[in-house]
Amino acid sequence: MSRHGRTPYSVTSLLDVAVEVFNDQGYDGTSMGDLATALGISKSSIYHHVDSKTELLELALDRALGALFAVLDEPGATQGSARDRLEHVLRRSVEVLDAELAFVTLLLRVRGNTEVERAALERRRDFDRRVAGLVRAAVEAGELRGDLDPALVTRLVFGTVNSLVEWYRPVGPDDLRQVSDTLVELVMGGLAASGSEVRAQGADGPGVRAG
Amino acid sequence: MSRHGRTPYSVTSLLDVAVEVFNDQGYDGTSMGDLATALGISKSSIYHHVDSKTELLELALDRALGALFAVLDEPGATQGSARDRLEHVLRRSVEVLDAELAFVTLLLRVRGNTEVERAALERRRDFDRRVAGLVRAAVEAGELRGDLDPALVTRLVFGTVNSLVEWYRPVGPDDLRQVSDTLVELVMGGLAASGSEVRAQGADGPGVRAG
DNA sequence: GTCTATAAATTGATAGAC
DNA sequence: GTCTATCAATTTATAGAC
Repeated sequence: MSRHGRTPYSVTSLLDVAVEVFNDQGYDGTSMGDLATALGISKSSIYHHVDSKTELLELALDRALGALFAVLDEPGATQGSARDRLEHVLRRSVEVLDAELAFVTLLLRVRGNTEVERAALERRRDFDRRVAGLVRAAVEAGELRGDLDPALVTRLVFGTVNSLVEWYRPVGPDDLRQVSDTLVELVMGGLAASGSEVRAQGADGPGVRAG
Repeated sequence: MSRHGRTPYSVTSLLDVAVEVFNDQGYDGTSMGDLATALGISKSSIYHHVDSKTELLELALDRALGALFAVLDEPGATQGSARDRLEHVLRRSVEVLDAELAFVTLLLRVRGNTEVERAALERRRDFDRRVAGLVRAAVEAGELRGDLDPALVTRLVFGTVNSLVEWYRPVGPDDLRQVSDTLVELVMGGLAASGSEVRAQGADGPGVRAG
């Protein structure tokens, strides 16, 4: 404890608080004054730890991106059948989202308004491209159905994963497992009762541009 | 044309431009000056059409919510089997998202920071509850598999739908159809090649709290 | 590592002319 | 319906003491 009666902040512990506030109020909706209040220190004290509000964002986004990319280099993502590798990345992405929920939430809300945000968006696109490659490989290996466009399927599936940040708040030790199991079941097996056919027509067609 | 050389704005046409800018830069990240620049008029001219920046947000959110709730009252959502009603709501939600993309995008990014935003979030929760009721009814009728939690499935499926706003930008007339077909196929039938089993374990367990 | 005080710029909104 | 000019409040960031 310092003589001010509280454990002094490190960049890391300060960032934990800041990211929570950013997620609550939005990055743009959060002033340095808001952060100071949440931290219980003065505005100018924040500048002892970081140079700017932007640097806080950059540190937070780096942490989220680092955790996500690490998944792609795990043995489970580089060895085995394409389908098993895809399922590994799916499941581990949900786990990273659970372990770094606030940081990933912030990452997924970035809009590309500043240079830092654009750099983060570009790294996210890299991640998506690598996952799309896995889906394509699994389709080509006959391990996933071949009548759906791999790029579109990748977007939809990771849209499902990413949407977790909008509501997932783990309370019990089994919550993560229930969510990742249900998500994998849904993505792989679908929702229809076994025996009932799916009536939608084939979905091959022209590509759809992602903005 | 007015004597200033441009068709004068109505509240509606002004709102169209404003919502685009809000989505580009974020609502909080957009100043009235930014809007004035995008509109090609002065800041104070905006105040001739609306009383405040907040009113612009409120009008936009009302439009998105109105379009979504209208789907729930369509014949296809109130008649027929629970599964058909669910599929109707799914497909039509994607169509509303396509038709009102900018407005729905703005709605889905609302964080609940102000009274207007909190009211919009509450109406969104109403929508989710009504859809969850459809899923539950379909499960109870044996029209959807019964081993997945209906509330969790609803969140995941509408997470998939809502994630479309992050990348869906229709260019051709068939884009909407490809996306809604693929989405329904994926949700109902899953990704696994027919004949290959899904290996994830059962997903029943304790509930997960939504924040 | 934290503080008070303050600078310089930007913000949402208003007044009043045309 | 739009403009210029302006206000009061807030914003990010800095200076300098302890």
